[in-house]
Amino acid sequence: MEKIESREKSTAERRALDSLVGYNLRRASVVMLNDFEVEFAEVPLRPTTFAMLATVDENPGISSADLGRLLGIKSANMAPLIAELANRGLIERRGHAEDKRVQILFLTAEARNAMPKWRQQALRHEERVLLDLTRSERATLLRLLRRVWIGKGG
Amino acid sequence: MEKIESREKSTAERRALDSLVGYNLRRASVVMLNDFEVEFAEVPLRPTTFAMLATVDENPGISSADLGRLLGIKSANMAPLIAELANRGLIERRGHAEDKRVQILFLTAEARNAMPKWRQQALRHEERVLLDLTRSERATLLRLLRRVWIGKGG
DNA sequence: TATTGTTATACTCTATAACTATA
DNA sequence: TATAGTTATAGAGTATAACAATA
Repeated sequence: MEKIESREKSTAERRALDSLVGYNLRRASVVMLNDFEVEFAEVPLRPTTFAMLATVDENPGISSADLGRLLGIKSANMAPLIAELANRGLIERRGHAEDKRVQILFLTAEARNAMPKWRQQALRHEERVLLDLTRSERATLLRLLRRVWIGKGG
Repeated sequence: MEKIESREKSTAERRALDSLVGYNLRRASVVMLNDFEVEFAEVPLRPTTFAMLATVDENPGISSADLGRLLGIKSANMAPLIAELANRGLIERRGHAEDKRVQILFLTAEARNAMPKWRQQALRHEERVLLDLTRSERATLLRLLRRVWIGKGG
């Protein structure tokens, strides 16, 4: 079937949404999420669980609460995520020596060994999506994005 | 209680995630979504429904299928959204003159009258979140974001 | 055969509320 | 009183599968 009329006018008539940062952020975010899934198709890691593992890897012994604060995840939502990664043998929970409320987190040997490969996959995924942007443009984009969210308790 | 050790090292040790565009996109997007909710607290519009109304306003007579394609929403997900806006008296569905499968969309008088105010609210919301960015920086951010998602079928 | 629009369904992310154990 | 962690629950966005009507 032929395109109907409204389709042809789209470019000229979408100005309002096009100039909204929030709308374009969401669209760009969806593209990144979709490609992340492609890259990690055989590895059962989502962006959130990858971010958790990477952060625990870089902060061994971090508490669940601090991990949640760093990543902007509420503690009620952290619990099942932590449990999932623990059940899958990727992170280990231990009690804090001084504060009995706190559980501190470590990667298992298996996860620690796999992290370099997973990090490379994440970089390959970013490289693929951002192919059209120069290094300088990517740095600019990163800097501006960080200024949007940093310090706003996302 | 005192901060535990891991918290203090965060700035130095979060390099990997900090340099991932996808992660920062998601964090920035969450900040925008949260502030959108604040701005539209008394108006029952979410980013998605606002985008739909704005697009129908600018493309009166657009079909559901084309609206979904423009906004990156699958037709299975469009159906309940369209139904919600129609039930609330904000959009009107009519049959297409030549193609009986197609339903074309229009804003009701009520929605058309309210759109200028809602658009202003959206701009006020963006202004508030992006206060720290200059006009030039906002334009750069918009341009780079569009280059991330345009043409990638988000 | 392909497209439009719909229903049903499932998963992820996010949110609030209520609870316990501890500080 | 406040914090850490958990459980239960709900809302929103996105996904696939299957379907009827039409092209």
